[in-house]
Parts: sequence; structure tokens; C-alpha cells
Amino acid sequence: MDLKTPSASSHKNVSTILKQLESDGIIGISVDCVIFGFDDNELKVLLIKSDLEGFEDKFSLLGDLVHNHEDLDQAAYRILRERTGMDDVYLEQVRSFGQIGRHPAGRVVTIAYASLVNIEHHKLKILANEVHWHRVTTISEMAFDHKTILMVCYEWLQRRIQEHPLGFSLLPKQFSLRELQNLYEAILDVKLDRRNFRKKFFSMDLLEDTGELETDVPHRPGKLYRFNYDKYKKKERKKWFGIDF
Amino acid sequence: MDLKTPSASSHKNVSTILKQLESDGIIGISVDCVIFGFDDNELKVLLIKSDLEGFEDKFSLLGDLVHNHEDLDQAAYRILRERTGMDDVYLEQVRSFGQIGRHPAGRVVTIAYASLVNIEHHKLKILANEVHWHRVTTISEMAFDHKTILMVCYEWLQRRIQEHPLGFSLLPKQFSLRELQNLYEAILDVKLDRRNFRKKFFSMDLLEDTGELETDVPHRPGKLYRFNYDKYKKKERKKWFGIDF
DNA sequence: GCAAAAGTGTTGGAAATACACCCATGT
DNA sequence: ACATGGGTGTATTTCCAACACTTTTGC
Repeated sequence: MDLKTPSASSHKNVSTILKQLESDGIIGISVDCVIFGFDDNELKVLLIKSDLEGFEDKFSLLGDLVHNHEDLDQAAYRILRERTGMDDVYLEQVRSFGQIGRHPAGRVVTIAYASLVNIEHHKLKILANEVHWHRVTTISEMAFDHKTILMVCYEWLQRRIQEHPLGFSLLPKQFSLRELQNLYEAILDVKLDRRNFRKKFFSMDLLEDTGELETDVPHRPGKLYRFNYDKYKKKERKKWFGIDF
Repeated sequence: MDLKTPSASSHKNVSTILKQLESDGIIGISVDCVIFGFDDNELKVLLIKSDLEGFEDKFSLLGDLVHNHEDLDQAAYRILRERTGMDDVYLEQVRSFGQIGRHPAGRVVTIAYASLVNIEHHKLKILANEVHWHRVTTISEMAFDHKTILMVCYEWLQRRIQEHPLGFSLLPKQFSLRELQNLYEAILDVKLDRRNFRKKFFSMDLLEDTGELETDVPHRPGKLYRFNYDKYKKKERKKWFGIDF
């Protein structure tokens, strides 16, 4: 959360509110969104430049205090809507951060949410302001404990995309298998065998052939697929015995 | 969190505080501990009978408001110490719950922690009061949204013990392989092959032979092992490719 | 016709599973 | 001596990993 950042449904004097809360022995509660995107074969995250004094040159996550009348998920959705204009994004709570000195403006516990958006679709709607995409792997410094939060969410994503079909949220509705593989390779930072990758995903029976092909590629065009949510029926959670420490 | 339960470091009028906070548009923050134990070959959870009016017959998790000067983990440890007298327990944050109407005393966001304790070791220290162990699988009703929290933590545990060596925290320092297997069978609700189970754990090279044997068993006594934390050096996080939806 | 990536099967090894008999102890 | 669970090895199957050539398009 970057406290001096004005948001659409702006609450003035957040910093002041927090100081007041703190002097009363009360803890503020916020939501911070780690908004992931995929572009140029790299994993990106949406950050804002901090306006808070002492943090002028640092980047921070998009966040806000939780309103009294909204639950945590709603707060996260609100932030996403306000900042990206999108409201059909993948969103999931990751964990909470409550270190005592984590925020300079006062005692705030924050709930981190990871969000996956399609950058292409999103580009048009982004409000022309100080919000920009950054490569996840090359971010050096961030405000407050936001680097920690980002890294926890990044590791969460690495595990998560191997166990649940959510990587599709980072891609356009139609995508080639190569794009899907690039996504996995970038996020997991590995090189994968094309044939085995293909075999794996086809055997899971989640991809639907759109009948269309790539265009404007200087080589044989690949088929375009879409993710078929309906087919994802958790076909029996098999292996009880994933014991593997 | 059960608000009228007096705790060792008692803060009077929690309910009143919350009502005040709510009227001020402020959100309270608490920690709830799901304390798991293993006894009689069953997974148990430590619950307290709710004193809050309207919830007299319901059980609730052990929780408390987070103090202004302590971080979330510290708050969870404090609750554990106060309620069980133990301070070397396994403790891990699971997730937050912030539904608007989740607590009748006001708006409170709670952070759920899962904790694993050894019931035997714990028995002696438990304060003689209204706190008791309950079978996880047969709990019917609970106060507030605590049944949901418990179930989320139970599912978390089922996944977690397959990926990390934390089941040992539920057992005595020395245990037989049969006890370990019973633990897994109870938590995962499956029947396992004894030979394969044994093979698996020995191949992971985490168990240390104590040289001692079971006593007072009406059959051939099994060897006793202890969990060797040192040997658990995350021997390379192998499979990048756990893709399996 | 050449460059560049798409598309496609097979094989060998490792790990998971299924399965049955002898052993040590208490009664 | 017998009842009870401890302790052990092997054969089968399943899954993962490695690997090379042909096809289609743009230039």
C-alpha cells in the first residue's frame, strides 16, 4: 500500500488516520495487490512510484486500506478495478504481513493478493498515470516490505501454476502452445522439452482447438487454443501419496 | 476468537472495544489458532466452549486480538503459550478471513494459524479449564465462521504433510513407524501399504534409529526413531515439472 | 530454396504399486 | 503354542525424460 497515492475512491489523509490509530493502540488493515502480467516473454508486475516522503524513488505495490463495509476480496477487487479498469481478473489471497515496523506511517497489517491479468487486454484501459509494468526478476529496491511481499507472491505463483490451471489468465483468450510454454519457462525459469510439454497439456484435455492459426509469423503458424474451463472438473484428486519432502 | 473468554494477559471488554471500533469505521484484527493434536489414532483440535451470548453451546477456536506491539506470529505464539503452556510448537500462518458479518461483536479480520503439538507432552500443562480436545472429523457446529476456518486448516494440513516433514510435531520425540503411518492414515483418511510406507520414509533418510524399542506392547516391539532435522537439507528441489492439475 | 518454428512417437530408466512370508514378543 | 503386529524383497506397471526428423509458412 502506498499511502499518499490518491485512488479513485479516495480516502484523504490515510497517513493521518493511521497515525491516529496507532496512538490509540489500534492496527490498520490494508490489502496489497501483486498484479502479474506476461509480456515479451517475461513475467511483469504492476507497480506505482511511491510518493511517501523518504520513499520517493522506490516502487510500491498497489494497495489501500480495507473499507469498513467491504470484505477482503472485495477490497482487492476494488483496487484492481480502480487501477486497471478490469474486473474479470484472477485473484487469490496469498498471505498476511504484520511485522511491527513494516510501514512508516503507522501499524498496518496487510493482506497480500496475487492477481493475474492479460497485459494485452489490459493495456488500453490503464489510466495514464504513474503506474507501470516492471520485470519481476530485475526489480532491485521497493518501498517498505513490498519486495518481500512480491517475492513471496512470486514463489507462490511458481508453485501454484504447477498445481492449478491459472497460467491461462496471463494469456490472451487464444494462444499458441509455444506461448503457453514460454509462459511456464519464464515463470519457472527452466527450459522445457517441447514434445513433452505438448504431450502433457494435451493429455490433460483442457485445451480446445479454436480452428484458427497464428498470423504474421515468419514461419509455419501454430494452432491457436483456448482454455476450456468446463473440462477442468478436477478429475479425481488421485495420488494421496505425494509424499516428497 | 472467542471474545468473552478471559485470557492470561486479559484485555477487558474486547467486545466493547470492537463495538467502538465498528462505530468508528475501524476494523479489528485477531489471530485464531487451529491447534492440532494426535491421540488415540485420531486427529484432534483444541477448542474452547464459547461464552458469547447466542453461542453458548458452540465451540470456538482459541484466539485473541492482536496487540499493538506484537506482530502476527508473536500474537499466535502468545495465544499458544497462554492456552497450552508450550512454546516450542510448530506454527504457521494459513490465511485470513475477513467476511463482513463473520463475527457478531463487530468487524474483525482474523488471521488463522495452524499449530501442531504433541498431545502427550501437552497433557500435563493444559490449564484445568474449559479447553478440550475434539475429533476433527466429527465436529458438527462451531461458533461464528470457525468451522470454515477449521476445515480450511485441515485441508491445508492434508496437503502440507505430504510436502513437508511436519507431521513429526504431532508425535513424541521417539516414535515407531507404525505410529507415523497411523498419523498419515488418519490425517489423509487413507489406508497405506506398510512396506511401501516404510520404504518411502527410509529412502528419504530423515529418521534416526534411537536404538530403543517399544515397550508394553503385546507383540513384537517396533524400533523407535526420531526425526533428524539436520538431515532435512532440502536435497535439491527437484521436479520443476510437477504440473498436475 | 532457405530460414524458422510447428508438429509428431518411441524408447529406457526410475519410481510407485501390489503382494506374502518369517520373526519377536506377551500372554 | 498362539496371537499380534514387526520386519523384509521382488515383480509389474506407470510415469517421466531424452531424443530427430518432416512439415508449413514468410521472405
